[in-house]
Amino acid sequence: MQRSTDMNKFLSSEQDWLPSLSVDCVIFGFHENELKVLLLTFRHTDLLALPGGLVHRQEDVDDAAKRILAERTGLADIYLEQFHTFGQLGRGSDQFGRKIAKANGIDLPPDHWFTRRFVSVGYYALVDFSRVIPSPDVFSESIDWYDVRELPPLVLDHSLIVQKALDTLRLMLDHRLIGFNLLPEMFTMGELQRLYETILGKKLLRTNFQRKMLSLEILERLDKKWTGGAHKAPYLYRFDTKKGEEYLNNGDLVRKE
Amino acid sequence: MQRSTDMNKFLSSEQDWLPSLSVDCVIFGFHENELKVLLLTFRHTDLLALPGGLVHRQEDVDDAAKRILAERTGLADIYLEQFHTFGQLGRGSDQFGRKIAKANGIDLPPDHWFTRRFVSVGYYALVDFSRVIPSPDVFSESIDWYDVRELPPLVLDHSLIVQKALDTLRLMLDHRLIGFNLLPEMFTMGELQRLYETILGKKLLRTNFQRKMLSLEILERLDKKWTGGAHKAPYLYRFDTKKGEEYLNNGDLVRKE
DNA sequence: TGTCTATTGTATCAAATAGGTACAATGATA
DNA sequence: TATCATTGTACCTATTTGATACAATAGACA
Repeated sequence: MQRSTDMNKFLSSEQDWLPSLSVDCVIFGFHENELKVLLLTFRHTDLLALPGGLVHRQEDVDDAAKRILAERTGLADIYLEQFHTFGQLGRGSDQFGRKIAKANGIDLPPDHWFTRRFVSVGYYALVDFSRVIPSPDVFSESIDWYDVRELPPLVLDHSLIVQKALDTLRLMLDHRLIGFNLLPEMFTMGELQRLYETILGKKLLRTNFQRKMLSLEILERLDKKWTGGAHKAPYLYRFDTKKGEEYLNNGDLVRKE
Repeated sequence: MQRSTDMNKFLSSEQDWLPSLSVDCVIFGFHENELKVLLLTFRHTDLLALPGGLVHRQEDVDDAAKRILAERTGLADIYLEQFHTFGQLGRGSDQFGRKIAKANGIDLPPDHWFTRRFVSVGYYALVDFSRVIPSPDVFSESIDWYDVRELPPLVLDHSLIVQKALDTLRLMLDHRLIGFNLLPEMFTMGELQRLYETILGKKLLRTNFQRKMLSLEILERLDKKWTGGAHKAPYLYRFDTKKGEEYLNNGDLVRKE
């Protein structure tokens, strides 16, 4: 069977990878007013995990994350940022690699490299939900979006990883103006507000939110209007990357003196 | 010679350590209105580097950082935080390990483990300058404080690591109320302000700084006064850890809903 | 002892920002 | 054409921040 061949090939590829190190990606998407993350289900189990992978011996860790992201989403040029490295002893204690292999009928020998300890570098990615085409990896039979607010239990310390990614996303939302990466190129102020409310987990006052966003002067108002419901048509906006960067540079960060 | 014995012992200790992974510590101190970092000088070279080390196979990465910190400063219970992991290919390209060994008369065989690629987890530490007793490691002949504003060139990507640590420190200074870790237990408002000004790299208005700090209600004003120059004696303050935590929890971080 | 000086603690302005309410405009629907 | 939900903006108020003023005080010095 092709799957099993791929898996065996991977399990005997120790020499390809940097030992001890892995990468895990928390891929955030926004859909129907829910903040979602992409999760894999390991084949022949009901175990859920973050998309992850290893680092080639001659590859930047950042590039490994990009590669993994591209493989799982079909997208290049995604907003991606490292947020924390998870190096606790307990995190892979129960021979996790062996369990996954076993579920696929493969008995790994004692001390097989894949059963050893891994320290994992966590990245979070912000993607336009509608552009993602999720595809599973060698170990997984499916990959799907899950609402961040009601995540089922995940393998290893992956729940902790998601939580830390979310904490970082909240902290950086305004500080780096990254929310727009979760929306399509054009969006209404209402859509942007619902995104903010979902991420921050609290309601915002519409009028003040609008004033604040416009005062930043980072949005390009498109003359076109929306065609939809029985009410006044909102403007469409586009995030102006150039103005956004200017704002961040002028802002509060003092670099050189 | 004892040194050479220690070094050889280390160089043949591959089995003790998690492969591919190292830890680097940016240890900040505050002295004479300068923000300083601890740097090592490698023996028989003029190469400067951050204190660092490897991770035992059965050791949390955080614990490894604590251990390294304790060895270099003589202090336990230091404010320590991971801030970034450095995984660029170029960062150890020029066989750095071989160069260091060579300077001490040791020729490492080709592909010796110590010459291979390492990905490094960066931590920054905030210490009370006056309590630190710096002590060099096996590879270094001295360890000293250097003003962050005028750092000499460092080995590998260590300059970048310091810069990123400093960026993180600035960003987190108010957000996590961590500045106090750089001061002795008791301090005047003036000392605190000079610390802030040094870290942020800009002047602050004295009266507003004082109002702001007092309004946080995280400082305990000690009835004692200072005895020094020809002017009104300032109060001494102590950071109230308990109130500090309350403030951070109530503040703006929304955890659970 | 009394005056001088540098610094500290606090009060008090004004300006900018954030929270909240009011209301006209408008695009479908009936 | 009237209705309705939603949008864009104006405006008022409360809070925070920026800037100035000034009294209090601990030594230095005459």
